[in-house]
Amino acid sequence: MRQWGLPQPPADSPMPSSSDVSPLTVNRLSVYLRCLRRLGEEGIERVSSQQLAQRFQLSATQIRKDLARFGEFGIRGVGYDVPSLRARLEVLLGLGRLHPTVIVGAGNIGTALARFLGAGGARFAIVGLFDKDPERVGQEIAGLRVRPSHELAAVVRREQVEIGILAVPAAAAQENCDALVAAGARSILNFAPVRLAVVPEVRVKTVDLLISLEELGFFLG
Amino acid sequence: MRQWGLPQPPADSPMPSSSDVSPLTVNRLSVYLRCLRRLGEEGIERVSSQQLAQRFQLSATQIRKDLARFGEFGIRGVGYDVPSLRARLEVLLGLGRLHPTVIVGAGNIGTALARFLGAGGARFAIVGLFDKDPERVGQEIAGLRVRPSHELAAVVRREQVEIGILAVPAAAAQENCDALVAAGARSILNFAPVRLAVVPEVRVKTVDLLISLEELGFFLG
DNA sequence: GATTGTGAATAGATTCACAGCT
DNA sequence: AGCTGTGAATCTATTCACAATC
Repeated sequence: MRQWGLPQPPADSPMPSSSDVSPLTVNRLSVYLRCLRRLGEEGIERVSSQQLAQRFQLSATQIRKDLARFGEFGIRGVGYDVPSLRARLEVLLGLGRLHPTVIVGAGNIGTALARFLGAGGARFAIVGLFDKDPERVGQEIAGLRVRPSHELAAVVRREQVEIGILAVPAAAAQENCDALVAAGARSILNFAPVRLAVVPEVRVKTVDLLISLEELGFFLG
Repeated sequence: MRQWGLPQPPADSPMPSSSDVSPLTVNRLSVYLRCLRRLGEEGIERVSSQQLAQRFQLSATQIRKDLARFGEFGIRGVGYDVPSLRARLEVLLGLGRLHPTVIVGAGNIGTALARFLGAGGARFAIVGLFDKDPERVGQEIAGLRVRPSHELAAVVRREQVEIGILAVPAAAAQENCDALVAAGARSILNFAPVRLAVVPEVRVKTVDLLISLEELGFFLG
């Protein structure tokens, strides 16, 4: 009988390098991880793609395809082991280690994020919270002292920051993005309503609230 | 010479009903609108798909395809008229009229949204901000008095609310979603990290910060 | 008997290449 | 000459259907 937990690469095809996996797939992996955590909390140890799909409104085939892309995670005729699959997804998603992260902009959104990420068991370590406004500098938010923006580059370099979260007004987004990238950040999570220009090695993910609302607006007619 | 601004349906194909347009396309329309507003502010009156694409890192062909889906918006050999195209996109995206909207949850994210939407020229009228916590009820945020959650259904019904924004903890999301839908909301913008179950007529858009971060984490390896 | 993993089939989205206006 | 609008071609993603496995 085969054991759980031993990474088992797929028969012949090579492990896909992260750059040839689509963001759509990655998002789904993230969703699956959520679902597995939930099942884990409920003490459920085994689950089939069918059950996962029904419970969380997903597609069973797609779950299997997505997972099979990265190895043989399940056992035929049986299903998936919840704890071990969860652990493997966490590693896959880079959650095995802490990612040093900074938040630029201590306004409403920046504050919300600092509290949200500071609290939970998130694997993203906030090592700096910055703002340009002297009023805000020095304030304490979620256990972090707000630092002046001119210290940004130094902190990013010193702490080997990987992810920069931009929660600044649209007009300031590109310049702060440039500063982050110049100092070594490799990923940007952008809440400003602008399309950022970056070199191709840097990955940008923009979360635009107005665009989300406008999408809903369209379908309301 | 043809005039700008007169809606001109495509030659033979019928105007697509909103339900057979993909959310991907709608998001891009929203992006185009952003870009046009920006150009408008700069006093630019005419633009070609090529120019738009270069300036905002989009695909010229895709811009044309997307726009052509809804009518003949440009003039061959010339390009697009910025103000009129902007106006037409606004109508298309349902921004011609105000959408009554409520925010459920007056924590960090709810507050950030209330301020953000209360301020700008957004076409989404926040007609209510709700929270369960008696501490928060009665507080004033962005000119709105926080109301107790038990008033939610009545307000949604009375104000004909179309969009409900869920900024509550994961555990409370589904029940509040159900309340919104039962009272008549047709679209939900969900910030809670759960997959909501709804009847098919209701459109849900989930914005999940952790999933966005995990996507970046994956590509960091 | 049940369920995974996967090649083949389908559906969907993007890009190409050019006809058709201005 | 320049640019839009669009059918055809390509690329990508999802679903089907079933062989392999437990």
